Amino acid sequence: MRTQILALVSAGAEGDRLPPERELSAVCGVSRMTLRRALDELAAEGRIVRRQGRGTFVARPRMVRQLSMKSFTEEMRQLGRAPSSRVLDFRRLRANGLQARQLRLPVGDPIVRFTRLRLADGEPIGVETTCVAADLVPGLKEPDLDGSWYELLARRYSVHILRGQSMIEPAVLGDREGRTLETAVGSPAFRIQTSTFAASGRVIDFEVDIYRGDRYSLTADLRPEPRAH
Amino acid sequence: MRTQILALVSAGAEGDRLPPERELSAVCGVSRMTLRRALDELAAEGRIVRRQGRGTFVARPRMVRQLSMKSFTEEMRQLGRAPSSRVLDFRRLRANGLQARQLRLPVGDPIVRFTRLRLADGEPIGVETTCVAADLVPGLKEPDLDGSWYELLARRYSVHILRGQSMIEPAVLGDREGRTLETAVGSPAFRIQTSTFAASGRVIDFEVDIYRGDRYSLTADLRPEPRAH
DNA sequence: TAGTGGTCTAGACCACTAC
DNA sequence: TAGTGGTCTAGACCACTAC
Repeated sequence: MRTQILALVSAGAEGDRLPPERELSAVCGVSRMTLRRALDELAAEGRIVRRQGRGTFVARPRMVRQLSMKSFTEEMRQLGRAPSSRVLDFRRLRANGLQARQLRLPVGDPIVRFTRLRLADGEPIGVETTCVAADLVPGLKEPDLDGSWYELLARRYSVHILRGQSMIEPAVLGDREGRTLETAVGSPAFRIQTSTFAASGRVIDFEVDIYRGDRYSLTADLRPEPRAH
Repeated sequence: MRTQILALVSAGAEGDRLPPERELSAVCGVSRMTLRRALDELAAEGRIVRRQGRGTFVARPRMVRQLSMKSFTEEMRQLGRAPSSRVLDFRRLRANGLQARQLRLPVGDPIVRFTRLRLADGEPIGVETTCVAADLVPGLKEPDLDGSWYELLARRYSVHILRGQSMIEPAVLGDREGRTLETAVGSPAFRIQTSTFAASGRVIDFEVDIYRGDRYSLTADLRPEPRAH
């Protein structure tokens, strides 16, 4: 069945519509539920895109992103895509236990937390949630966040990030995330948690990012660790 | 429903068995298919493990692996786990178009390709497939491959890897991979393609690795790119 | 209103495990 | 043989789209 569907996908051009599920299941001789599991897999691989009420379409090929300190804004520009943001949430809070540990602050210290939807050419690519100590960014307001966060830190606050440490997990998109990213629930995704540091060693911010895996790859350059023996 | 099940998972210790699906679905007041989707999600997150014919169990917490040139063998030792391998496939081939491009060889040149299941404390963690030019590894035989591949290259063949480049994709485990890794189909996974290079710039090998994402995280240290302006 | 994908049900049967 | 998870079916109904 997968082979039959893949033939249709390969034959079609980007954006072409596949036959409706009820028709495909009849053609393949399986129930619709079973057919849908095969389509789930293809959607997870980024080969097809499903739009409720409209149909199932041949997908665009995926992007490749370098695993580096480059900002989303900068990276998308280099890929020739127009980056944009939509702030989904912006609030001033007092650090709870987890946030305090990550930012190396006492519990209860004021922090700013914001969540942004990141888009490339208007297509939702990821959701980034950032926590930062409030005293690092006095006067920060929601409208300031439509561009590069790292550039804003450098230009307005003279805060320069030297390095970061990331933890990367593969994830499967849940309900809410799937809706926000306009992607099928169950699609593969990256979950990247990053801490950034100034030259002084001070923690600057902590981010939790969810990126669509059907549209995205990461690359990394690896060097051997210096050997201790 | 998810909350009810999570309460059971949190209450239980590692290895505890949850109630059978038919019972859980009755308790939650949903059909078994619907309950299974919730369990699929928890399995994908690495919170539970399902064993056909035996039951559903509270899972072990996941490992963290540094994104680096360290070999699987070396890394597992540092994590205090016993690494092992099982060679699933070993053959001498003539490079097809894709392999030739990756290894920068003419099409038809002799290569060696092998696939190994990697285990930590006997638990399947990933499947690694390696391609290498045959003339780099004269006399290589299947039984040579039970330890570190990089160490073998260095010791027996005096081939020293200087750096690597990896492309990382989140994936969802397919049928065959799921069986090999003893994990549910639909679980999150990493798909990592790596090219390695000698100091001379020559390509050494090309690997495609699938790692379980429910047992594994990657970490990376990031430095800003040197700016061109 | 007709057509699409999204979710759910009740039940059947299979594969595997433990006895 | 009884109990477990794994797969599949036929059909219902919902949410959304395009007209």
